[in-house]
Amino acid sequence: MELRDHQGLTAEEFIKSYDAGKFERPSVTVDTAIFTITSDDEVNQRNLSNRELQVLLIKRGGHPFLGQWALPGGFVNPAEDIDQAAVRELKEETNLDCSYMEQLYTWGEVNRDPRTRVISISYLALLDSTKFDIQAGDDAADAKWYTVKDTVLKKEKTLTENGFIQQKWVRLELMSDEVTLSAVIKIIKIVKGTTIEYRREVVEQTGIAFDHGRIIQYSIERLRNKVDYTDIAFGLMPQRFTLSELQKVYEVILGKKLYKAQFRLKIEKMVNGTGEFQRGKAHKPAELFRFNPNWDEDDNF
Amino acid sequence: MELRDHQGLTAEEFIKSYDAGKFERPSVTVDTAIFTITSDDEVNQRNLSNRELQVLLIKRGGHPFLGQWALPGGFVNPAEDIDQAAVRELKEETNLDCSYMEQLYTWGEVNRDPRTRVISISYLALLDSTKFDIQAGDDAADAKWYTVKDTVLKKEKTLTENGFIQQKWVRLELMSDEVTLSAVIKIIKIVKGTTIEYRREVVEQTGIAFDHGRIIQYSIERLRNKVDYTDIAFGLMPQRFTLSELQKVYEVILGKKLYKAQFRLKIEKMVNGTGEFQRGKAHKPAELFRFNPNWDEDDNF
DNA sequence: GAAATAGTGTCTCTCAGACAATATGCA
DNA sequence: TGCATATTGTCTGAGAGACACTATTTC
Repeated sequence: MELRDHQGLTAEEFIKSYDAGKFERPSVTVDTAIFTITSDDEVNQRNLSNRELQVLLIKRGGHPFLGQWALPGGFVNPAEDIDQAAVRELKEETNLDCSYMEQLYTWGEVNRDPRTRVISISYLALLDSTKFDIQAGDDAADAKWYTVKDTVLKKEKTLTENGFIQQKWVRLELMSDEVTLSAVIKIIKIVKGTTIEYRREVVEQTGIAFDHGRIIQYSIERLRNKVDYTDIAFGLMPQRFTLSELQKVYEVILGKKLYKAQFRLKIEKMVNGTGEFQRGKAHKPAELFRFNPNWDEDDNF
Repeated sequence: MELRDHQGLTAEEFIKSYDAGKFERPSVTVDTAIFTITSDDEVNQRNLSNRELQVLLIKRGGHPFLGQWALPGGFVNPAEDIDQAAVRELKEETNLDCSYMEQLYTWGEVNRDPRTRVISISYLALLDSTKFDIQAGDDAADAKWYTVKDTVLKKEKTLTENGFIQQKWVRLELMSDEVTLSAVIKIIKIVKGTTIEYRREVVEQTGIAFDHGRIIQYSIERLRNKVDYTDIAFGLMPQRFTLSELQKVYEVILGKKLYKAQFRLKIEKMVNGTGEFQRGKAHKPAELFRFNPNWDEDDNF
């Protein structure tokens, strides 16, 4: 271990003399799109409760984007891992402990933040739908759940010399009891020879801060992709639930109706019956299930 | 647009007075795992050529990890997007233009770099197997292709109160004509209630710098996952190729044999025949195909 | 003709899509 | 009794897994 570099320094000497300030460094934030599903139970005795996918936003109390709505998040501290930073910011701003969290994507265009160069590491988080009480913290003037709706506005495919360009415009609508925020995101896929490239741009945005519209849109896409072949949806469920409730959650995420028989076969091995039954509803009582902690998505591990 | 914050500043005034230096910031690097597949054609007239998956590494010319091998990469400049930074570093260090590139994951543990706090945004890149001539650049003492082999050493599953912990040890071996580097990566999956968490740790590592062993291992996993349902494999193919060559590439990535008939059905719509045929081989000549640029993986767009 | 790979045919089994039939609690 | 949902059954077709057969080139 006595290797010396071209200046004759050993590794230890080098580290001691290393000046971290010699390069200009970007700021780094973590931003978390945390989702839950509304459960307006006990509202209706007869019908199945309506459910919606919701994302949590924080009203900005300072510049830039003062008064607009942003994902909970903030700057990474020097002494904490980035995953820890995401958990801490969420706790500070909303007092929530999520039931699932994964890193989503890192956004690093030069001008995505008007203050200075900011690279944002985004996270996708889920919350058990029975635990969604929020308390806005110090950093945030206000926190609120927004119902999410996304619609594909237009698709376009242009052939080029040795490939094609596909563009897709998606409208994202975020609705609370007070306001509706919206954004249009353009997703671009460029295929040139064997080179493939994806890009995601905010075309217009009202009421949403920074480039958080595209981060939310990308989160939804990830959620939708993963719900099929992982157990990610259980991050949105309470401890005990009926199969119809579970199916409804899948339907809300995927944005389409599923066939009951087929759905039950598919998730059969992921749940365990409890032997207990739902009561007080004006129809045949459904058995309560819980997540089967022994379920193994073989492929993924 | 005359909103004022609690200090009475407008957005414009705020931006002007913003001091980016008031928070301590981490360094940010981009690191790229670029893969290709060897093509030792014309070596054997009779048999199919042997193919291997290779990753490009750079020998470190300075501390830390002097003399060890690292992924090409470096610090992000203040005036460039992170994607651009990845392309630039690859060009500077190896003079390669890759045929596919996607962001992989961002690694942000506090002590992953002995110099200072460094967050690394990693990329997965692929290179057409006929264009893999490298020229080591200024920043790098040496660049070399390493044949990749990974083996699962052990799997363990421990039940806990309300879930389980799965651990998997993977040995990564990187072989060149001169040396063999190796690493053991521990992949941990923690399921607790509905909370799921993945972690990836370097258990031991010889000849590989930083935590690049786990980055390479994760890249391979991503490549393996995507090869099934995307056109990612074509990033490793030359313009024209036979279906057997393509199948061999799939087999090398997946690490298992595939059935010919079934493989051909699967990729039928992704390729176009050229009408031309391979010549000079001691067997029935194979038609040359090219990637069908109109192929559309419907789901992904 | 032998070696070696190219290219096609077919049988089975599983699983998703689609629809139908029966069961049960409460107003 | 009728509404609304729970739960189970079955038909069909697409596709993956597995194996086998024929074709064509060079040595």
